[in-house]
Amino acid sequence: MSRISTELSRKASLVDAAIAEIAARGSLDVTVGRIARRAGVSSALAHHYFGSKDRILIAAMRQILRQLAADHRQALVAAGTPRARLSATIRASFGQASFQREVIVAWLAFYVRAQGDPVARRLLLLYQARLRSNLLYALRPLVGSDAPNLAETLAALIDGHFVREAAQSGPADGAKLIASVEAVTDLLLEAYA
Amino acid sequence: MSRISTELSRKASLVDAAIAEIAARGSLDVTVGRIARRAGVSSALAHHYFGSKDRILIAAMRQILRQLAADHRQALVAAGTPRARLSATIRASFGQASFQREVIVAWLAFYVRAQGDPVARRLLLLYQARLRSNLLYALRPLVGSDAPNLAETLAALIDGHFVREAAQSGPADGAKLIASVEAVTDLLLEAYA
DNA sequence: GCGGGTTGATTGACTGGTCAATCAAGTTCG
DNA sequence: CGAACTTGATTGACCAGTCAATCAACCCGC
Repeated sequence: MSRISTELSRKASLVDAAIAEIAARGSLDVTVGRIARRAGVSSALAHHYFGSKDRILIAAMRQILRQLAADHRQALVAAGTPRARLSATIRASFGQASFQREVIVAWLAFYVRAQGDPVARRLLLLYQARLRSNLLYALRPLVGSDAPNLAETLAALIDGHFVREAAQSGPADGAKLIASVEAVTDLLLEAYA
Repeated sequence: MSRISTELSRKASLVDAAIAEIAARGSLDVTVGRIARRAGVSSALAHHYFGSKDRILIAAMRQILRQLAADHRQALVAAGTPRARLSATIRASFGQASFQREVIVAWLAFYVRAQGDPVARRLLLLYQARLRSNLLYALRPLVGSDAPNLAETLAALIDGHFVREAAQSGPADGAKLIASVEAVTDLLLEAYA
């Protein structure tokens, strides 16, 4: 194995292990030792690569948000009309890649961490700003000056379904939620158009 | 001071201190020592009364949910019509007593804890069931068989605004959110009636 | 092509600190 | 007095982070 890729692949598997461990434990209360063991390395190596536990956790958060962003981007490329952009954003939020228990639980845990960790807060606000921006861009041509209020409502609806899913026991059923949010969106557009 | 009431008042002030400490720290990662110090007693006393740290935290969660339930009950007594019941539920969710940073942050932290703690999960599901039941009871006369779907949507909207508030920096502005949710409710009712 | 030196990868053992929980002793009040 | 109350001190467990040492791959001058 080439030297250069060693560090990157080790870091990647440690981040994956961190996300898995967070999901398994249901909170950010995980130890470096457990993350490292899950990744098949020693805890010392995790420190060697990341410097501190916090950096591992932040890297995990970045990874999750990057995944969410990629999903959104991919869904948006095929959307021609503003209404289609709305659908794409909704579909991406509850899509298979993002809307799985592992990600939802970790996301929720980071929400709590953002209370006291400036870096986590910044990342979280970035996610919110991106979601809001996507919604606004699609809503503006449809409802004009009502766009900000509608964007706030849709964002809350999406986040609310997300967080409620975290409390359910069964597997996540994104399709049903997509249909529900789409229906509400249609009603809101009809009323504000 | 009477001996009998000593235990109750000590317990109450420890629970209050726990909630305050959770809010100050932004997570459930608090120590018995800090809770006890905030309440003006030794950590040993906290253990004496509650037996374990977990019991203190669960008591704090119960206290918060009890507060939420009391707010809802109080708002509902004056509601004569189904639509008024909906308004009461919305108003109670974002009312001053429930919708303050301290409670929101603690509530979010408990959401995470419910992932791994069966007792916390049970309490959280109780809250969700109560909210859902309130909404259903008010919606059934208004929209009939669409009530479950609408209840799910409104619950997600409420929880979503809650959780998004936790990420904001400024003080919580419940009035604006009440107006927003009320407007959406009117639209949904009009469409499904 | 090869041997010695350099560099990164990896580990086990250790440290310093924190914290929940316990205990035994002291205090207060009926 | 004696029972409930309260505390400081202690214990045992856990964990993040450090360190010295080993190991494997690559480089380079000969």
